[in-house]
Amino acid sequence: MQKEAVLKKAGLSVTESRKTILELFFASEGALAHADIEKHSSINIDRVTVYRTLQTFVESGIIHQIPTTDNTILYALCKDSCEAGHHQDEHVHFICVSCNKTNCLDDVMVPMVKLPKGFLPIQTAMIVKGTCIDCRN
Amino acid sequence: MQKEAVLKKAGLSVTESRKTILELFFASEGALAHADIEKHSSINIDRVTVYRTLQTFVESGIIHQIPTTDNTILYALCKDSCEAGHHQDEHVHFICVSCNKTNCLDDVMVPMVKLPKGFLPIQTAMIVKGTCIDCRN
DNA sequence: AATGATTTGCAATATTGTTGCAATATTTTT
DNA sequence: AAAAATATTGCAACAATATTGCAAATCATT
Repeated sequence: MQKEAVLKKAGLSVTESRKTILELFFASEGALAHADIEKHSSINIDRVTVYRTLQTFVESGIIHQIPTTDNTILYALCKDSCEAGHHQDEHVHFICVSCNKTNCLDDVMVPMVKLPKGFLPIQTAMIVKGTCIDCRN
Repeated sequence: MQKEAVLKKAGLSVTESRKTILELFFASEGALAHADIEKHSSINIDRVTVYRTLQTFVESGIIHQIPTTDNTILYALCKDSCEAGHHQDEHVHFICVSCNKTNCLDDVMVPMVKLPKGFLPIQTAMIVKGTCIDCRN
């Protein structure tokens, strides 16, 4: 089973909660917020477990975080190529202002920028807001 | 007085709270979080007022928001060229992992990226984490 | 100075995030 | 396959953060 393989590969115990949450990510088109998961009708997992599962998944490189300006963090599945721990979000994230879904544009890499003297970059994030392909009428 | 001019230009009433908070932004090197303002020893403004002031400032184009992955939003002064409302963050933000200050790199523009067919960009944000010039060596 | 409009602070409430710990489930060892 | 060791879960309590209504205070306009 796909989910179990992902968990095992990450060195995590295979539990019901983790399989359920991972399933949600597989089934979801865009990124998910903590609230999306917690409020999802089909699951009945304690809030605390959701917090801890998301944190574990981030640390294991299964999902990554996407910063937003509305006091929530979004989470999305990582590509296989992602390495746990020292993870770099090198692809662009697109948030649709119409349907509100967040897409990982896996094929669009974050471009390098030339920083002023003395600034050393470690990680770069790029978030584009606009209208996604499904919402262009 | 500088502060009053900014407020008047934005069409806002000139109040003590607003002047104080604006002063903090002028005095601060980096961006500020709500908590930074609320906990600042020298001010004594109700939490609710801080929330409402920040929101008002964002809507008036006096400050802009910077998304982060730690469940806080940072706020920083806008350049004069910023227009209220339909505001575009077109400069890069730099968050130092050492001193934790956030700098607006006003001279570093967010580069254009080529999006997949059907995706229409409206606004783009770019956040670089790394070591700032004050924290090198 | 008086009026009207806006802003502030308080109180109450809602939402979101964290911690310790006992019970449960999973993995490993025998 | 059962026992021991390890890891995860859920509850409860708590802490921190955010929102709303409303009366009092402040600000802008006359």
